Amino acid sequence: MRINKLTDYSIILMANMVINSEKNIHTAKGLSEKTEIPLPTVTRVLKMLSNKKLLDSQRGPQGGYSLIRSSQEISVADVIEAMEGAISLTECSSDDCHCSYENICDVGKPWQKINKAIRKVLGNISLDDMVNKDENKGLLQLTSITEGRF
Amino acid sequence: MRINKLTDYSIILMANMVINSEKNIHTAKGLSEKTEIPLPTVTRVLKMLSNKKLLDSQRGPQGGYSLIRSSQEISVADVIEAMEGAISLTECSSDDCHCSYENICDVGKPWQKINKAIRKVLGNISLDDMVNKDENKGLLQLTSITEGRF
DNA sequence: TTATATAGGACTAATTTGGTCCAATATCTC
DNA sequence: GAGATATTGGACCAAATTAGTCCTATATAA
Repeated sequence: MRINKLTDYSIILMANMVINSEKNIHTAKGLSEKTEIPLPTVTRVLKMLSNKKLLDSQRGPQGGYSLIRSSQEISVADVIEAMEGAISLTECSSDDCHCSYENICDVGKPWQKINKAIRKVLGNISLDDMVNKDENKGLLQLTSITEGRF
Repeated sequence: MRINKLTDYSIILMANMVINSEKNIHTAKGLSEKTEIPLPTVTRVLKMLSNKKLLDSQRGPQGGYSLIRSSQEISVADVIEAMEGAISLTECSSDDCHCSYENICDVGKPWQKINKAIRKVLGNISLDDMVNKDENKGLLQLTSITEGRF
């Protein structure tokens, strides 16, 4: 039950862009040095995020990548979905599941609700939340879940 | 971001034990037939669940497996943890992370909170919730998350 | 024109996972 | 006590996924 390593890198890289937001454009090379993630891997991740429209890209000298929206408006769920597709703990939990077990499967519907809830949790955490040392909006909401008052 | 297939099977198998709770002991062979999961795989999963003390086992004729607690008292989180270890979306989010990126990693603490929240969500869903057609306790709580009133 | 940077895609190595099988042990029943 | 039934433990292989690298092409600023 892990996100892919490349997805993990995505969050780290985008968080790094937020931290160094005095620059508004960031090169793969620069991000690789900051994060110590190997350059070929960084370029691959950034390309994927750019394809999925979470990053803007600019070629040529002075080029690089930048967040397409503000760090408050990009959620962890957005990044996971960009890198891995729909958030779902089981293979068979899209709204219209037609796997071979369908007719004898009793747990499909509950899984759909679980996935929706987890999607919601991750959708409430922004890149900004991942970076700010202070407890802020998104993370405070998590606390209310953790303490069982939901 | 998927649970393992074997974990998926675990839930299906245990849910099946709940559905057929007129029996209080279930053989691997019987469960394999009911669920259409191949017998060698079923035996492997049940062995793991038994080792992790989620199932009781009884050898010999009339033997088989049974839930160690009531279906209301076994959560989806229990099953996932039994099969995969601690629930964590990232490799590096145990309380004391000492990975090589530690000193330059900014997102560790937020991940820990996210994991805790997800653990809580899954801990509130019981095997009983996975089986009952009617909306009941655990799943209703999910709805309150999904609708954003947490 | 040249240097810089992304774009696209192919390729390989490593790891994980799923699935199977076998020999051993326990236990119920006759 | 013999035999059938069922779990136990562990080894093993095949398949799939993932991570990581590399090369060539294209765009663009100076």
